[in-house]
Amino acid sequence: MDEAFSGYYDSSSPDGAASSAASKNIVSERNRRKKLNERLFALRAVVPNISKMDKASIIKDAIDYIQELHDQEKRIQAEIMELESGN
Amino acid sequence: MDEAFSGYYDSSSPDGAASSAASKNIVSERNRRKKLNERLFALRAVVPNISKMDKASIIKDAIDYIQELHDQEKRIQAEIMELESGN
DNA sequence: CATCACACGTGATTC
DNA sequence: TGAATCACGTGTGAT
Repeated sequence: MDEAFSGYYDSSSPDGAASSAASKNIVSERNRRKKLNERLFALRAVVPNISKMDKASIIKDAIDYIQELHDQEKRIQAEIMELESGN
Repeated sequence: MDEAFSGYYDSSSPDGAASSAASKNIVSERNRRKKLNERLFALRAVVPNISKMDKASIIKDAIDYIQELHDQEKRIQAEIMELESGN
């Protein structure tokens, strides 16, 4: 990385083809972002108590929620055990 | 919003104070991103079967997992009901 | 060679 | 006024 000097030229079709290689990337990138946002949105949908709308918080709430679920599952499992075996 | 014209000027001390308003933002942004990534990382940590490492997939897997947990909880709840009331 | 996924800096917007 | 959050286009490394 970081070549001292590189006499690069972009190449890309020398003649016409003004459509530039770049704008391809732009679109892809836009898509990636959209997808990511949708996912984030979906995540927000399955998590009950969202505190704030910002991305970081959404993920955080999701994490908390998962851990909560884990906890509950454990508790419930224990309860079953008791009911089953105990009597 | 969207004023036709706003003759705004960044101003910031006309004379010295070259410290540019911008570089403040750069740092903030860097932080935001870092935080977000850490969150994403943490999310990856609590979700068991990650298919791919890319951000979108991570979130997706998390969503799937949550739904799975929901399902299980329901099933287990039902089981308890049965054990309890049944007799 | 192209394609994907990423981090970056930047301008806009909002509180 | 300043801080925080976002979406964007771009350059880059990996596949």
